Amino acid sequence: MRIGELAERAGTTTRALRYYESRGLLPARRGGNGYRAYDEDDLRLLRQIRVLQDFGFELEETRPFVECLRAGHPAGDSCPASLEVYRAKLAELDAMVARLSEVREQVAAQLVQAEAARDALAAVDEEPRCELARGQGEETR
Amino acid sequence: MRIGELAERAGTTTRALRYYESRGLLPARRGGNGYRAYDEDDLRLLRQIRVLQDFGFELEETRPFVECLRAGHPAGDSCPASLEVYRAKLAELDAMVARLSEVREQVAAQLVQAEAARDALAAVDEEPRCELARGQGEETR
DNA sequence: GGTGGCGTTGACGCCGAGGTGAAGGTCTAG
DNA sequence: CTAGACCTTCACCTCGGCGTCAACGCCACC
Repeated sequence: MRIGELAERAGTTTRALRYYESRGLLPARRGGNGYRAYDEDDLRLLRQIRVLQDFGFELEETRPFVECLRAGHPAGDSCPASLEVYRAKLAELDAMVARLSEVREQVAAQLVQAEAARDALAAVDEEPRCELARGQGEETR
Repeated sequence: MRIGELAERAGTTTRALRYYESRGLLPARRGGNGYRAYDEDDLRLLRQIRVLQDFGFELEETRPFVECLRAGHPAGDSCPASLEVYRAKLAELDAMVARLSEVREQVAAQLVQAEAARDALAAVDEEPRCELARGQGEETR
């Protein structure tokens, strides 16, 4: 299998495959013409990389999984090093969710406050029809 | 006030200030010697930028707030454009939290499954002491 | 008048995961 | 024989928000 076919079957691009190779993640044998030659095992490794990438793992974080597969294990996450990456990623995801949630609440609070301030100003502009409020309304200008 | 003092008072760097100016976000007047000259209003603008940056807003997203302040409004979020940015950011944050939470659950599930598979293999390796289990244990190899 | 500490512009570096394009080699079908 | 579909390497571009020089100007103090 050549690079174009592998890329298509894994739903990625030839450029990505060459990049993975440059990172030492997915080395390729070469045919007599210099073309890269891949087999079904390479497809499995590549699919493992893609799944983790879709999860947001960095390329380096997929390395233990790839090496685990290459060592002959049935799954990329059969090795302790892969489990450690899972655990680290879980902690990282939890931290990110916590941080983003906190920011979300602060932004929401800012929005509520800013809208209240806007409405208060609008009320002051429209209020002066009322005889009692007029005096105070003018004073706040 | 010169650039170094402003940077220090806002807890940032001179490099950041020159960058903001290059983006047209925080233009500076110049003294006779070519030095940038800032006043207290600039400090307010800068603080607004910093707060939003700490929230994870992109520089471009802080622009409406800065222009709002420069237009003389009491707060950076007194203008409709700023409120729109708040709302867009809230939606963005919600989407990110949702996506990350989903990924978190998938990774957690993968971890649980991988640990179970590992434990199952370990059990097979240690089990054969039991007479009844030995026959089955050997077969699974 | 020299030294140190500010300021100035400009240009390149960084991070990750490739995209894009040039210039060329190879293979295959018509 | 030639078109075009594939492959090769090399090298620069992208995005955001600056960091880090380099080489120079300006100003105060001793």
